[in-house]
Amino acid sequence: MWTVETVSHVGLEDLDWVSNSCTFREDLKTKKHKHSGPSAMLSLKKYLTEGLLQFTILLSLIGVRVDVDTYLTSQLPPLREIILGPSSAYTQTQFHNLRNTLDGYGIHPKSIDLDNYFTARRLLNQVRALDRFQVPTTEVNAWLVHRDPEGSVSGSQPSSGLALESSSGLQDVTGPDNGVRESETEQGFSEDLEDLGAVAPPVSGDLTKEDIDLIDILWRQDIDLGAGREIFDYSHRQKEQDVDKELRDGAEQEDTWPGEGAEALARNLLVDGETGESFPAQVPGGEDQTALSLEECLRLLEATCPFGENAEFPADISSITEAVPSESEPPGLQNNLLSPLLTGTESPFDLEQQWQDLMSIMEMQAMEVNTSTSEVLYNAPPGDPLSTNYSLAPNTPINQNVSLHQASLGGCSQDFSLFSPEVESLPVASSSTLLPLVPSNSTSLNSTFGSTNLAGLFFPPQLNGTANDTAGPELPDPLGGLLDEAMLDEISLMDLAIEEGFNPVQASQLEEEFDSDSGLSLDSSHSPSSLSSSEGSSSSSSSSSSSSSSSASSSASSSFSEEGAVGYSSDSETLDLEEAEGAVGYQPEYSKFCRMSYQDPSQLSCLPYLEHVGHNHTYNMAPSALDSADLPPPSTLKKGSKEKQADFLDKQMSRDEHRARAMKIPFTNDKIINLPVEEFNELLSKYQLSEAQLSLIRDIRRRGKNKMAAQNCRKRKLDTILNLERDVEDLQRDKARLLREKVEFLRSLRQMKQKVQSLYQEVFGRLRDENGRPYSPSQYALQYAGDGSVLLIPRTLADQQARRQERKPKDRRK
DNA sequence: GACTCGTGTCATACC
DNA sequence: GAGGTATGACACGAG
Repeated sequence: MWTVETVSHVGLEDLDWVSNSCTFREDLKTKKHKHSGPSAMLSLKKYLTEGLLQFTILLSLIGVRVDVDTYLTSQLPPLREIILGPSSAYTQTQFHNLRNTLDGYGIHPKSIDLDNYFTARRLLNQVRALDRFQVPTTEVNAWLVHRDPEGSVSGSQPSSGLALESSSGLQDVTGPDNGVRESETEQGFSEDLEDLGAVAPPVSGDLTKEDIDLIDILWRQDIDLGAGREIFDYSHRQKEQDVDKELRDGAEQEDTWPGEGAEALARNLLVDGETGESFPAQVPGGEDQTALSLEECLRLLEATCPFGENAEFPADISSITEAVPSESEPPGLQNNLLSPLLTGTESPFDLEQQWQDLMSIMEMQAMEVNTSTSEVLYNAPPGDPLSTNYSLAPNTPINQNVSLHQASLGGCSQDFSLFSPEVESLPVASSSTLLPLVPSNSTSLNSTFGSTNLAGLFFPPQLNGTANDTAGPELPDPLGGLLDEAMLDEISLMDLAIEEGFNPVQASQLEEEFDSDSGLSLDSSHSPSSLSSSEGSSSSSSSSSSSSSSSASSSASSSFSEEGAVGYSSDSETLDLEEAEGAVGYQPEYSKFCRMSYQDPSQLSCLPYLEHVGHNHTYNMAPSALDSADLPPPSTLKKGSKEKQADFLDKQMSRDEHRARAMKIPFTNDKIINLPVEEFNELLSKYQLSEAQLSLIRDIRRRGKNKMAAQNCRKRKLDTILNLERDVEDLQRDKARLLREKVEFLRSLRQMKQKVQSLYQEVFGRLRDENGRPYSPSQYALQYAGDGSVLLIPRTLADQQARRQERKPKDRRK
């Protein structure tokens, strides 16, 4: 249902097209009656153009919704089909949709408030875009401007109706972009509005004479911009395409936008050879390159729209990739074709960037990484010095020769952020352009940016050729070598943890946990074997019997190196007990705990980690002795506590103690073991000992010392393991930190390359030869000289130099 | 009953 | 060479 509301969407210019197209279609239908009844047809046209349509225009201007089809379907095909052909995908115009929104309605495109309005809209879009990945919407802008060679303006004046009827003199001149105009940024759009003199209907209901006059004047401005009749000729257009291919890059950057716009429109229009009137090309026809490309755009729209609307990835990515126009198409045309796919600030290059962003995100998702990770990864952080250092002063002069189309070039959308006062107004979405610079699909960027030595900074040489197409093999990312999958995994995980999955508190906790010496050692500290160092130290000060078990229990602690070696030490309590008991030799290592447990089992129960410490290494004792070593019943303890206790202690002695007792060694095993050699020798000299006694004493001393040594050895071994674990954790921490730093560096490097790329494109785009024509990126390239100057050299030379530079590192590696 | 762990002991190497 | 230390290997008990 084609309604006036829809008409109002496409604006007053579109209404011109409506009227013209309608006239043309009517001509087609009434052509057979043309000769028989020209007057009748003329009256019908006049009725349509001057009567109904203009009345509809007026109604639309005042916001009245009128269904035009209801007036026309009886005699004419639907206006939608008349205007747009079978494909009606190009009906909506974002700009006008915006104007029809609540906050956008009522703003005249010539109004000063329009900038504010678009600024507000842009900022709002930025805010809304913060939490999602932006994908171009499917809205298509159609800008059509009627132009009359005689200077008469159609629409509001009766003469326009006559002009419409004049088949020879009538020329339909659209806006700059062949009727399917890209959805530009609101900012750029407002500028374009002013530049193009495009007029949108004043929406206020009071359409005064002054308003109509203003419209008239503005249309005259459009007409004054003038376009030749020949540009609408299809054959002429075909001839031009060849020449265009060579001159496009330069011609588009020249200040010849009116011709360009008309030419662009001409590509989208077919000319009736008989009447000379132009009409929109039938998209499904496929004979027109533009129509084909538009179909591709449609496919691309269909492919990208679901993702943008429902956050779903296209089912077949390759289809989208194929849908992206290849470089084989004329860059200008390509831009024109790409542009409808873009919303907001997206230029063709932005689309490519977004596409790469999409691909990278998918890759990151494949690595279980959130998509926003890549956004964070590639988006310049606020206040990033890199993004600010490269910004030029707001008053940086802009070459007026830079054509409007250049502004629609991929890289130029970023250039605006660098060379225009719109730096601060660059939408956040454009930050997505800080994506991998290696384009999987060649776009106008390559055709204009081309292969240069400087370009080689950003693109592999294979891509720099202008003849490259999208079907080329995937080119290596110059940064790819720096980031292998494993690193990306770790980076991603870290970013995920740091930037995504954890809030600052959690991140700090994670960091603390990561920085702590816990981890595996935490378990050991909780293990019974990891008795506190105090326990170990206390045990070391205890008797030899206790030191064994206690030092063993403290072997897991990391304080070994601080405590030093564990040795036997005299335990006064034990010695006293031994002296009281008249025992000879040193106590078994576990006997102290065993006594403690027997004396007060609750003490041991309070120390569950000591449960398995007190081993009874009495396997050398006779089985009968072992049997008798069982716990005595409490009743027996009551009867003869001292005797029973002595028996119990006797049973708990080690075999060396038993041997010492059996051999009647006159001193304790503790002394035997722990006394220095000199004192030990003195001690031995004091007593008359047999060889068997001396041998036993030496064995006791040897075994005792070896036991301590074994304990220390195990302690050291465990401590070594713990230290190794700690070292591993430290190394992992360092590695993670280095990876984070590497990501930061890569991000900075990418940003710098982006800036250099923009600068390159800007500089190259401004260069003009002696004839004032821009240099072709396919033939020339910029190159940095050693002294810092920039030289314009032939591309072939630049490519050769680039190859040489590539070979040098390889040779060095060899 | 197999297994693990802690411990003591031996043999050996080294200082 | 003796003494001390370190360590691997083994055995044993306990869980």
